[in-house]
Amino acid sequence: MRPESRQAPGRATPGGPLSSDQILEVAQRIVETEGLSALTIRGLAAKLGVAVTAVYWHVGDKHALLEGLAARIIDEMGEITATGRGAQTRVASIARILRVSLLERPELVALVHRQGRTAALFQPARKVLVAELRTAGLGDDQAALAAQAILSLVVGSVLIDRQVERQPAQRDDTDDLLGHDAEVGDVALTPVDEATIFDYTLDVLVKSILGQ
Amino acid sequence: MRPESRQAPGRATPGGPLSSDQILEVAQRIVETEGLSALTIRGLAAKLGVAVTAVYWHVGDKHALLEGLAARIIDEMGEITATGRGAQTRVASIARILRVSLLERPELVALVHRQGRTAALFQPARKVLVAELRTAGLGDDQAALAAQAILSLVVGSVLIDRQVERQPAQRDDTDDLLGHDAEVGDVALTPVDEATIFDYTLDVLVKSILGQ
DNA sequence: ACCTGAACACCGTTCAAGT
DNA sequence: ACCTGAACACCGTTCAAGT
Repeated sequence: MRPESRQAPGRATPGGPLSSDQILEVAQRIVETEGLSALTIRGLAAKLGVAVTAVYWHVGDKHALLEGLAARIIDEMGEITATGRGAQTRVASIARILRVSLLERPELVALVHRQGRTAALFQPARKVLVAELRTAGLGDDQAALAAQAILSLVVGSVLIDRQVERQPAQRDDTDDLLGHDAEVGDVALTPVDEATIFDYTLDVLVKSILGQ
Repeated sequence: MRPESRQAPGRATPGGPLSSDQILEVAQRIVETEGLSALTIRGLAAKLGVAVTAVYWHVGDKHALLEGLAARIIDEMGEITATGRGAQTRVASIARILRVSLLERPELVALVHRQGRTAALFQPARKVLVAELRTAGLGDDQAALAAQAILSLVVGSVLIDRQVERQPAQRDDTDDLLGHDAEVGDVALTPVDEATIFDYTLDVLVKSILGQ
């Protein structure tokens, strides 16, 4: 238990002093690995091998830490490129890629959302979406409106999807989904797959937007 | 500062012993008034004029408290009735009423969502939605699919709407919305109103569902 | 400029008691 | 059955210092 080694175990670059980038990096890893609730300044400082107050010096208080993390995550999510040929396919591909990339990082998306930065998180996708829609012949206002409609569909789908994951057996009330008597053996009660719903709705929406 | 009055100030019914209903009621008022982060077991006990451990005896730990609150809120939100005439109007009215009622209780919706009970919160709306769609002539599977599509649209719209409220001036990056040069004086950057987007998308979706 | 140590006010939770 | 008091381990945050 003697402090025989002066080098702290968690420090990334042992040479220079601590940087806010290092701190945010370790903080993000904590959120990804152990969840948002596991991110405490004290635990973060411990993992960095540093006193709590060092974190305060570099990134400020916990609110500032979360803001910095959100900005970092938004930056990392980066650009989205459409795939396929034809307006319908390309526009839908953007929405689908965005949805999958959000579903892959549930904890980070939750953090960004809690910080009220969801709009900023979607900004890159919105840009390519609008560009694609304008190429398809839509005017500026129509393109902006349609892009936002598609994005809100993605948001809804992602958030509902996570709900299903987190609460797998939510069958406390006996109301059935369709309003008529369910068979006794019918345990599943036609739980429509969220990806199917998303594809269906997206298809309908995009077709209508492109006037087909 | 003497304990001259034996009656605790926050107790609803001074007569009998404490009930979990009373506790949940006060807890809900705290969330509505001061926000979810202001809900602490210690503060709750203080407001009830009772020792912390009394809360534990009735409702269990904090997780159980939040579960109980979520169940209570879901129960309160209750039934939704369609208005107007014609399938298109009636189906859309359900979605619109649901959206408004969710937007009126942002803190409670956030709590339910954090507890992973969003699906249960939407169950009453889903039932009337499916009933209306079946009246309009849709089959069971189609009705379930369409209802879920409409609900995910509501979810997305509500969550984005709250984002805009909470983060009013989010203009740190200079990227414009449409992908071309923005005028210098153009501060607004065509921020499409979320209610407009919702109405537009809902209209498109419902029309497509009803096959018009 | 960068970091430590100690302290403060607050949490959730539990245990042993009381009536 | 219902409630209290005291204690524990954990938070975020700040202040006065150190180099």
